[in-house]
Amino acid sequence: MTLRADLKQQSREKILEAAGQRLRAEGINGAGIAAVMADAGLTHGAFYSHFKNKDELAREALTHALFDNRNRWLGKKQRESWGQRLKRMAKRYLTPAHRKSLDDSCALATLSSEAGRANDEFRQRYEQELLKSLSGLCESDFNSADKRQAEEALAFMSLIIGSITLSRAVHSQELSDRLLEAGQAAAEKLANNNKNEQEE
Amino acid sequence: MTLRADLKQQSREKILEAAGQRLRAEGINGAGIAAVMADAGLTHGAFYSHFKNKDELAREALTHALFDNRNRWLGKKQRESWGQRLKRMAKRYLTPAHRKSLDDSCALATLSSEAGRANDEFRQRYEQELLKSLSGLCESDFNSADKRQAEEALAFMSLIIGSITLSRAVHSQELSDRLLEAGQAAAEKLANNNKNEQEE
DNA sequence: ACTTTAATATGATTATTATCATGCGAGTTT
DNA sequence: AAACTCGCATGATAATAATCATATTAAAGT
Repeated sequence: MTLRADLKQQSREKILEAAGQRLRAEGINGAGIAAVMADAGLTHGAFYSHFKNKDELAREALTHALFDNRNRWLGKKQRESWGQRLKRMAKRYLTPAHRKSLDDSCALATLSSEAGRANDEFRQRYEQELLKSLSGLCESDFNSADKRQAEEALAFMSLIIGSITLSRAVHSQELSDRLLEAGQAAAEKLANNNKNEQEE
Repeated sequence: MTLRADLKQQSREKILEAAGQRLRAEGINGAGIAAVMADAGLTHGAFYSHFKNKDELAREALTHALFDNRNRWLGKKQRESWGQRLKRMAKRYLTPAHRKSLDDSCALATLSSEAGRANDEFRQRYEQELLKSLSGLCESDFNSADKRQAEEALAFMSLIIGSITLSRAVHSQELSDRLLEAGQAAAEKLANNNKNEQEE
């Protein structure tokens, strides 16, 4: 039971990859089964030997879409102040390139408002993924981070997700660019200078 | 041509009201014509004597949904520092009540991520509405606001829209509450204390 | 009063989509 | 090698939804 299982695993990967792209580019509704399967080089009938239904696919695709990408935004942890860290992350996240490449972007942002209307299972998964990102952001784990830093991390995520989302929602490029820049400028301000960070 | 036109106007209002609610509660796709018309007490056939198509309805419903509500969040302009103003607005916007009442909430937030995938016309309208809100937020008009305040206003909108959106997207109430509180706490920090606001 | 107009209702059409049923054929097992 | 499994393809089904065609009826114009 090797070749067979391996091929199936490969198919599953392809489906998840395709679903992850559709999910981000067209939303939960846009990630239709037939379209996803076609992208994956398969036909719709094969779907149900991989996933129970569309909802399950959406959840798995969400996780899959965030798996690689998280590190792309977070990068390696460096020795830097908390404020510098927030600034650096925002600079990396709030770029025209990220704004543009919808199907390869941060799924937490592209699905943010839809997630609020999704069912419990999906929101549970969304939360789980958000917590992973928060842990990557904080100096320690999110749960064990000090209270103040955890709070600032939450506001930071809201800020950058809000910024990139709005930058996509508007029509004029000028306003869109300003939203990205404003988000970057604001990010640093969120850090409380209470600890060891008076390095102006 | 009075009674007739008046009745039609009333119907249009009812349709827009219903569409505005569906739009916010279920998204652009969720605001189906049959459902909206039923909510409005009409049948689907009557739709096309009011609107060209579903897209036009979505745009008009967006504007309609924001017309009353904007003042609900902005309130009267008071004599207060810019920082205080941001704090007060955030406190008003980031509440459990607002989070919960989806169909009566701020449409800029509920549609934020979907708008990024919408067509040009819709994004244009979204931008127009966002600008109106920004003008209500700034001390003067958004366009004539000083550069720094305008930038802070943009970040502020990103922050509060991101906060309420994420608070809806997660599953646990505890995390959701923390997101609202973190957004409130962060709002004040965005204001630059350069002018006349050292009132701590 | 009679005709015309137009808002609404009913019904039809077409497209899309999720899911299921069935069959095939390449691996896998015995 | 024969029997069997199961991933995949094809086709069917049923539900939903946007849009259009036609009918009805009450208001508006003459």
